[in-house]
Amino acid sequence: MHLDTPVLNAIASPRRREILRLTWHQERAAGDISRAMPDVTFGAVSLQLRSLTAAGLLDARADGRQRFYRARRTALGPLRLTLERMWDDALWRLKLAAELEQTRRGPRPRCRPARARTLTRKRPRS
Amino acid sequence: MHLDTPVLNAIASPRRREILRLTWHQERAAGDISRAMPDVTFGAVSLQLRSLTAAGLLDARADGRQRFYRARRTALGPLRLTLERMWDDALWRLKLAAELEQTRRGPRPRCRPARARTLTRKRPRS
DNA sequence: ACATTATTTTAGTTTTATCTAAACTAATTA
DNA sequence: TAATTAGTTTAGATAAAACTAAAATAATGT
Repeated sequence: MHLDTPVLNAIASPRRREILRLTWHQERAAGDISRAMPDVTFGAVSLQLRSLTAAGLLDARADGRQRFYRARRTALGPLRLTLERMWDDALWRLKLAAELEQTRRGPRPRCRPARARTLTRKRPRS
Repeated sequence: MHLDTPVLNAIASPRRREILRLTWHQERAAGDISRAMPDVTFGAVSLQLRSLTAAGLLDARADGRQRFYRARRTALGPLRLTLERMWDDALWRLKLAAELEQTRRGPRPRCRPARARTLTRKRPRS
């Protein structure tokens, strides 16, 4: 079993663990995952999806304009059961929720996320 | 079994994993550990010893002017066997050595470590 | 008392991670 | 073809981590 530094790093982050939890039993579209984490932007979620995929912990599948992600459960080796047990534990869910708020990095949002901006294209696509 | 974020974070770092390996089967003095990691200063090692102790992954014992550290093997739960297997694997040892050089953070040393400076005390200890 | 040895702590620097905002890409719909 | 929808990517900001150099602490020699 592997468990190299990228994998260990991926699961050390509560944010990425939450994504793994969401995609554990069923695949989910990126937007679906993003909607489940309203405290960060879609862009931030997309980056985490990328790093999890790069670490081999997520499988990605495109369908139309959606991209579906699903946890690669076998890639977690001996941690698989540990994580599953943590997610079944109500106390742990509370702990994770608290961590997700406390361990934020990067700039805090100045205003509301402000999505759904109508955007008239500025430049032609070269 | 616990495996909370501080613990996962601790073992995600190759540097800290190396300290755990060194103190896995026998306790070792801080200086002994530092000498086994010549690419960083004693101060850097001391800080990592502190964070590992804070995460509950090391036990510390003072004897004279030395401080002995020893891995708390049980604190690693299901990762215990995984780490042990990794350390017994010659290929993994090479991989770790490579990572320790590549994944350096912080400022690179400008000159040789320059230890053993004779230092006449500047200020009285108030 | 002073020097030495072992280690920790502090202050400051550099690197990396995580984020936002906005631009971009691509598929779909009107 | 233009607008909408879903998602990624980029540039820039800020926080945290990992380090160094030097000072501080504390036990032990001399």
